[in-house]
Amino acid sequence: MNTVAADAIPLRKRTAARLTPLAPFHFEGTVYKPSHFPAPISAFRDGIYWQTMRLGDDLLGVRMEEAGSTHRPAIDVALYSASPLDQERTAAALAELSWRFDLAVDLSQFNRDFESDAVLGPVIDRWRGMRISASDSLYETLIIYITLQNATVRRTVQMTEALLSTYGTALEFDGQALYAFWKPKEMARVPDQALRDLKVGYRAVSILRNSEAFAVAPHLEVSLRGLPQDEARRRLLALYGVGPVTVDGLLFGFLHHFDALNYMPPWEGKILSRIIFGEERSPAETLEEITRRWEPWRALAAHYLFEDLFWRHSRTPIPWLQELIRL
DNA sequence: CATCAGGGCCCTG
DNA sequence: CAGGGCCCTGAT
Repeated sequence: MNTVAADAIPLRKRTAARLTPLAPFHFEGTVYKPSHFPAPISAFRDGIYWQTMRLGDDLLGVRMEEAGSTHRPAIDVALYSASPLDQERTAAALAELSWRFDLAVDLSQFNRDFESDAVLGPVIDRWRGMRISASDSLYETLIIYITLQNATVRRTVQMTEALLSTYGTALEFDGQALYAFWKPKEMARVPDQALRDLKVGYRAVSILRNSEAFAVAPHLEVSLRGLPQDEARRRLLALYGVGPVTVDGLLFGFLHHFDALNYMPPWEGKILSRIIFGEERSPAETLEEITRRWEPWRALAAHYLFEDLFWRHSRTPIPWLQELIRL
């Protein structure tokens, strides 16, 4: 993105590696989510995906490209860094990517159960092997969710760019200029008013309190990965500013709990009800129908429908969706 | 120009 | 557990 500062840190060292996802695997569907709002932390173009990544004290650039097929999947990975990566850090980065993009998950049950489903079947045909990806850390994902709360797309984009350009670190690698997030500890020291000046409003409190929480509990993220869903839900809800909508998003989007859809937000509800009923229905009714059809894969099913719709919209504009995105 | 509802959540009564 | 308040912005 050209909004990234010109004084970006160059990452000149390159380490090549290969990841082999469990088949079937859909590369583009996994790394590129057309429904996501644009943010200068990742990019996808001509089959190549780039993103930044914090790994301990290291700032990395990641480049991924498909090197296999749906049934014999492989990803060529290049890691960019300022100083050479040793074997240990390379392995840690690859393991982290494997987790975030859920490369080892077995979705065969989901595929089998619903490939003949009237609504979901054709979508699975198009996206077989697509993962729900979490390109960012839990802390970073939470920051994004906070900027989504009670805000329209335009405002979320504005808040994210303001935060990244002020507190992020611009990195330059493989011809890309992208921001890496700040560390929780750094953000925890920022005065409340400085954040409010970026027009994040009352979200400043959530950002600061969670930055503190993650600064003092660096292993929170990893510990949550191993917990049963209800336990992880309790721990996440204990974070300030995490309510029913955000917790669903984190449980599904970050921790890969495929049934974590217990509350239907208004905007998603409008879109999913148009897909499922062909008309707008109430969020409660829409969630009830999704539960009836696709439990215990509710969140994953909704994600497949959502991304498929936005992908089709990007090729042939869908007027009612265009109207909802503009909101 | 004023008012209002958003891609929620917290706090109070 | 219902309802008010919170930041900002574009729509009316």
